[in-house]
Amino acid sequence: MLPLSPVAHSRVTMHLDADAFFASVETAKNPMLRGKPVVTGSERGIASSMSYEAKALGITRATPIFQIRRFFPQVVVVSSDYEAYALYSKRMFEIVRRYANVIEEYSIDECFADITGLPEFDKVSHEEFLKKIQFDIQRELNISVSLGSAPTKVLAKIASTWNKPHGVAVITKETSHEYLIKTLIGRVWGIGKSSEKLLLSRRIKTAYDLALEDEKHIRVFAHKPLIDIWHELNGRRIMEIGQEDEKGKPKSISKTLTFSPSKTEHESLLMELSRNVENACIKARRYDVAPTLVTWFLKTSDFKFEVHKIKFGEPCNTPSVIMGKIREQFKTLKTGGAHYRTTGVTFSNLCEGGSNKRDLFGSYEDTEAQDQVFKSVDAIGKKYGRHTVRLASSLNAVADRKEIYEILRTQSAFLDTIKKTGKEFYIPYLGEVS
DNA sequence: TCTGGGGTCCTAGGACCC
DNA sequence: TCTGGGGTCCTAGGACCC
Repeated sequence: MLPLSPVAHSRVTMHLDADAFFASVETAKNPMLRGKPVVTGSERGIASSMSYEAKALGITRATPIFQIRRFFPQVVVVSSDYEAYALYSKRMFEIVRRYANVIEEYSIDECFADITGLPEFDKVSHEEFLKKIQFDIQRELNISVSLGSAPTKVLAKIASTWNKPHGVAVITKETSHEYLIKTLIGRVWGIGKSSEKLLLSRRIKTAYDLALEDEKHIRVFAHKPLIDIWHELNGRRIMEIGQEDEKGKPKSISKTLTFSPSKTEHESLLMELSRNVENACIKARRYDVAPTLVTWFLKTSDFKFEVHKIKFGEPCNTPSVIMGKIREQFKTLKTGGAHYRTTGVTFSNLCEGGSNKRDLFGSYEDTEAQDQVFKSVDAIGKKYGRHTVRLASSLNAVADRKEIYEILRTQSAFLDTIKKTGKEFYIPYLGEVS
């Protein structure tokens, strides 16, 4: 006799999306802002996030801050506070984890979770289950979120957007067509400009039109990502919930910065690059990874890229070593006085923990001492704020130089180690340490 | 739209090998 | 020297996302 299987639940995916997240956190931090139009991003000069009150005024992402100030003096404009956003994000996901154990933190304000069987376990409907999570987050964090559940990720995305803000929607295989008919093809997660154009040219205007396509036909014109979406719209799960398997280690790390006015002098461009390299290294050390491939680029004021690559035989996340190579390559650059607006650097082929391994001939001689120095730099950064100590080569690219003499006076061991590595750091009041 | 910053995944095509 | 066929690996670049 065949064993009776327990009730086979078809799997259910939940998607949570915070409403106007950055602006919401600002309001949660400062309840005086409740009910007021709030915009974040003043430090960038364009709006990053707007409260719903601000959206109602017609303010959209990337609206210049000076315009907002001029036309809407009642709007509260604040600068971004990423540390607070990260903290609220963490707490928000902790609340979700009370209800689900398989969760993917998709971005700072969004997550997916597998909630198969969970609502029944709690003896509530899916909708009530989502509302409970929403309620907890609202009560404990004063943050409004929208949630949706569905058989697949793509459908769950549609569900969470459905009644935004503070919405809840449950899509099942039986009801999905009602949602798909009303979803324009360009609004589907994963369909960008170019796929939208392709689909519209074939008279596929809604998610429903796409879902109805015949498999043989779709394979004629669609690439894999689009075919995956087609399956998901039909309730067939293709995209798994990412299980934070690698402990969230990044696959690449990049740091870029645009400045105005544009620059022509090599030294000052090198300082910008040095700053990028240094910041990328800080991040690499935080995740305990190191790249074997470093790509750096300059972007001219007419948006032309000049891209260069450096390959390391051994993973390397020592800023001075990387900058040394960049300087070498920089010399061969024929820039002819071009104006540059952006520099950037990307670390890729990241290796686990593999920083500063000596190669066979010990070519990174001072790695032992360097390791020590960076450990101290990170420790000081943790205690007194990032970027308290900088590479001397990034000096002029640093806007605010903190006065840390007092701090360092007590860190004489740190200074001793720095001395072993040569002229690498700039410390206010002491000047370059060599 | 005169264009910020940080990521991931997929594909085509070249290099190289048998 | 030209020919055939097949496989793997790497790279550049596109597309998309928040």
